[in-house]
Amino acid sequence: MKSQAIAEGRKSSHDGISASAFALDAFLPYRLALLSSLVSRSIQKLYEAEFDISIPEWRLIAILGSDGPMTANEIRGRAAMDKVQVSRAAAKLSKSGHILRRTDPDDRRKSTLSLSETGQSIYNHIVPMALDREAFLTSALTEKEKADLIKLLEKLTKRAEKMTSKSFL
Amino acid sequence: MKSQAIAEGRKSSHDGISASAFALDAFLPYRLALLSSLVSRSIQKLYEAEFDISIPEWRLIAILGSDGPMTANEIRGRAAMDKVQVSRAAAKLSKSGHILRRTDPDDRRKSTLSLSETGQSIYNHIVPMALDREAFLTSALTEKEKADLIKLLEKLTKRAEKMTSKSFL
DNA sequence: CTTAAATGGTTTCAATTGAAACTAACTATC
DNA sequence: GATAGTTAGTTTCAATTGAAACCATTTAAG
Repeated sequence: MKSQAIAEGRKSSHDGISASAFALDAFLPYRLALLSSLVSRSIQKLYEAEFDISIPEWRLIAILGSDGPMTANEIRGRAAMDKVQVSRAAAKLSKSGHILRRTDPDDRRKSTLSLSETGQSIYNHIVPMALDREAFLTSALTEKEKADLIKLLEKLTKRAEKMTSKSFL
Repeated sequence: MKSQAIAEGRKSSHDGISASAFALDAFLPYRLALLSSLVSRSIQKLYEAEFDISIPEWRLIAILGSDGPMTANEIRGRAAMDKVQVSRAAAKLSKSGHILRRTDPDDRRKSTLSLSETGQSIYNHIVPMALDREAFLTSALTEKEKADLIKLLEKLTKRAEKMTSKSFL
């Protein structure tokens, strides 16, 4: 069956690769997904157990805590979340009293979100924990490796953004 | 408010860090989640458009195609999926006719899954596409950087596994 | 044998997510 | 100042996911 590739009508630049040689566990998207899901799950459980908040809620708290009050739309840009995610996270945080909304009198569609007392307290406690987790995660890396990692992730993210936008089919 | 840290009763090894200096977009778990979600979304849309399969289904096809027929439980180990995910993906692929199930006569709880004709055809077509995407993603990296990346991901994944298992709270 | 425990896999239920539709408020144009 | 088009944010609906309970079968223990 030496002409299976022809019979199957391939047209990729990887036509020549024997499909049987493919290894899922060496496939970068799979590795990234696996690593990311392990990390996220661990962090998510921590936040949930300690503060009863989800990851999207954590992102809002992190942004509002470090950059100060801003609107949902501004958060959307900074946290790479879509407006639905932001809206839902804000609704929960508002209900649980961790953020406050102040409608902008100049444009009543907008409202400025800010941390409440309890929100600020969560921020103060959660940031050191988050940093501890990150430190644990990277504790097997040298300083140079950490620097390399940041650079690599930056490059990959740029490519990934290109891949996502504009039909790439 | 110079003793806020004391007032807030911190106890982490990152106590000294000013919480306001925290930057979400420099936080590794966030970066990983962002990159992974961009990559996954892009690939997911490709698979969906071309073959009408989801990412979990793709994983089964990839494993069965490269490693040959095996049971759900064996797939679970190789693809880092839990048994529910495998069961659901197998159910869909079975319904769409891309895999076949053969109950093990020696242990009727198990069944061996294998690619059908159409499943094999999808495998043959999808692997080159997947590799193309991966190549695009890493095309901004030198060979050395690619090698570094693999090594880094491996180290991080090992740490992440430790972080997930065994209460780390 | 008979019961208890373990294993392979499926189902169920609630919570989360994604995409599209929607509402309200504002801006620009005529 | 009416109308059309934008923008900010919310809601809705279906699909996906996670966790626990469940079923069927096999293995182990008495």
